[in-house]
Amino acid sequence: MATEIDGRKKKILLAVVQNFVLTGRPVGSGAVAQSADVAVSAATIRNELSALEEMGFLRQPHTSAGRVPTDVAYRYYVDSLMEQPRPSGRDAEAIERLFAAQTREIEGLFQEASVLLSRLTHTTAIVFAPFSSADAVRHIDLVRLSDQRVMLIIITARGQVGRQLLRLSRPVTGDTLQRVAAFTDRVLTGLTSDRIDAGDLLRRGKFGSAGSELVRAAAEAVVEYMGSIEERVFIGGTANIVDSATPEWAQTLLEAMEKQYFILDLLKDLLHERRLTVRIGEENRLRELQRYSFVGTSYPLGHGLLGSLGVVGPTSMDYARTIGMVEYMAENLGRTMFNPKG
Amino acid sequence: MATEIDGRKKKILLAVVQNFVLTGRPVGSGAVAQSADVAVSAATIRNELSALEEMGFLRQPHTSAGRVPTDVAYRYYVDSLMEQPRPSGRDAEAIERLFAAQTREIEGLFQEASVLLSRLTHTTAIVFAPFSSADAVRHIDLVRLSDQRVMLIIITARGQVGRQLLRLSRPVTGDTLQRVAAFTDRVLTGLTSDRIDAGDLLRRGKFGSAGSELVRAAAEAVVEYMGSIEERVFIGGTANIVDSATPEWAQTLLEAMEKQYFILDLLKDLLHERRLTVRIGEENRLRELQRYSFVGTSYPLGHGLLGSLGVVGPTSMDYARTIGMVEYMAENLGRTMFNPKG
DNA sequence: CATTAGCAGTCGGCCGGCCTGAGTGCTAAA
DNA sequence: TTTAGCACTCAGGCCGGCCGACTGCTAATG
Repeated sequence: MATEIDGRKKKILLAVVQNFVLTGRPVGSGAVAQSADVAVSAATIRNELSALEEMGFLRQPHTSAGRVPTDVAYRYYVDSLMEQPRPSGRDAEAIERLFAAQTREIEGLFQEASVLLSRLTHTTAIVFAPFSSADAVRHIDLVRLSDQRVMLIIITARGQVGRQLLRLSRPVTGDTLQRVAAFTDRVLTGLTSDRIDAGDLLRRGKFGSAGSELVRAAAEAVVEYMGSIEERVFIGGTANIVDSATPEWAQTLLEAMEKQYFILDLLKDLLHERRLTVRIGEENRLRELQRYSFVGTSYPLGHGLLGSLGVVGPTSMDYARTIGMVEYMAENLGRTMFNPKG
Repeated sequence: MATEIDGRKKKILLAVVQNFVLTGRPVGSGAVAQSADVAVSAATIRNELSALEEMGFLRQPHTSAGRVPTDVAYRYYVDSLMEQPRPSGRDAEAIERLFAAQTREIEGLFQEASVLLSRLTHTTAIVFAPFSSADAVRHIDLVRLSDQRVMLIIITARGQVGRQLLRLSRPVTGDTLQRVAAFTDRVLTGLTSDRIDAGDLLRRGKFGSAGSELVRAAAEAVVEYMGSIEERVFIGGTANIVDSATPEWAQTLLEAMEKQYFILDLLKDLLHERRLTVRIGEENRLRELQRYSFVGTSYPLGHGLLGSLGVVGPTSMDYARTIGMVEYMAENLGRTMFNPKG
């Protein structure tokens, strides 16, 4: 029993993986004999397949069926077998076109990036943009919604924007609102959240009882916002989940995708290192993902921050193509949001 | 052949609809005899069922099966048969809890509203918030991303916030950026988009070539943003699509849900009138929706604007419960975003 | 001694027939 | 007009047989 994986086994394994990715059906010795560039008979290939099965690379759905690659085989394929192409001309062009405009609305750009990536790879794409608000206040604004409702708008030094709804226990006049807005903007601008103190603010400005309540509420909302990390997630191509698995798995995954913690757990590892990550089947920590594969990487957002993006698809996806696409998208997105060289 | 729908037929039709909504399987004369409060035998009910079928309210999947309600039956049920309950204690409470907090991040509130609504109704919920930016500028800010990339932040008088990415053909210094930011903020504040003119701006402020380019780009981006309507859509419970239909329909609907125009077409009618709308099966204009039903209404956003929200579910949904839920959610959301009485 | 042809064996998928049970429509009596 | 009774229909589950794809084993081969 061969325990080393020699050249011929490599070729055969490669053929099995490629064939299965293409057709989705178990591949038999005959098919391998045709497609692999090894000049041996089907019988010999059967022996090799049998050996590869014993080594854990292949699996038979049932006795008289062909072979299906295991997670281990995909892992080996990704690490040692595949050649990774740059995205083809059309695909690269589609991505570049997305980033070509001179002026661009930010949310829309991220959303379209996720949709495009999903379409190009026939998977579900996730673009994750964490914006740390732990930063200095740059501008504060208050907008009146009704007598007792006020919207607070915060802009941070790095350009994050937050909107909080404030509810007051008594009505506040437009005049008071304006004075409080001007006051908080003047006093809080330049401060980081640890240096904001509602009590201190109330001592420095004099307002009526309604005004004071507003000052306090505003200060608290600012501190709350600055202490949080705004995490925007853009998901595209959820429909692709449905035909990559049985309805039950699809439903489980769809449900999970709506959960913040799930996306976080999926993408947070990537935020620490700028490196492509492939997690195949059971390599995924998240149970809902263990029937799928994940391909992701990170991209620079500026201010030393990293965002991350990736796709979720069937374990039998075309890894080479998908990886190329994910990397190219990350490159372009990073270059658009942040370009150290200008 | 009876062509009028008399009292007994009403009771029987009601029983069929309720039974089918509950079990999902065709209901036969026996089941109706048990559940409807009519004291007649199954044989009589068979005659009535047959009549109701001829009138277009019922359908037989095959000869020896029970009856299934048609879209017409659901329509009649919604219009004349059902009694609409207020949401039950627990459900009402769950909704109220969502709106209880004194301070609330706005995007998060909408997102959670859609998720909660979908969970309570076992459907897919959509919350649509159109924010018209056709308004006056309240504040302009410029944030430097890199030498040639700048983020423009606009706040409008109504509290809308837009972020646009500007790409410049030559580097701009931090100093110039600050001067341009202060200048545009001062000059543009209070203006509506029709009164903003890049050429005029350039005449009123003197900047180097890079600065001038920035002024022009900023002015154009402001005009562009103010001319657009920012439409935020929050979708919750997409997973519920999967088990309410076959995989193919589910996939089609999921795909459609990601399209902006689809959501728009679905919800824009509601923006003109404050009224509950129910569209059953083929009553829907959108082809992708003709196997589903839609229940939606609008809610006030303040400043005379209306938003809308609704759910998409199987035609055999529990209309009474769903309608109650949608209305209660709209009521609460409207009261939170905008309360004329304070 | 690796390779190969040949062959028997396995097993999923498909087709047709059979049976069951739920539910119908019709008819004749109340 | 209502009802009991009865013959009829048909989807769905079950069984058995056939087909075809593919395997593992064995014996022959260069």
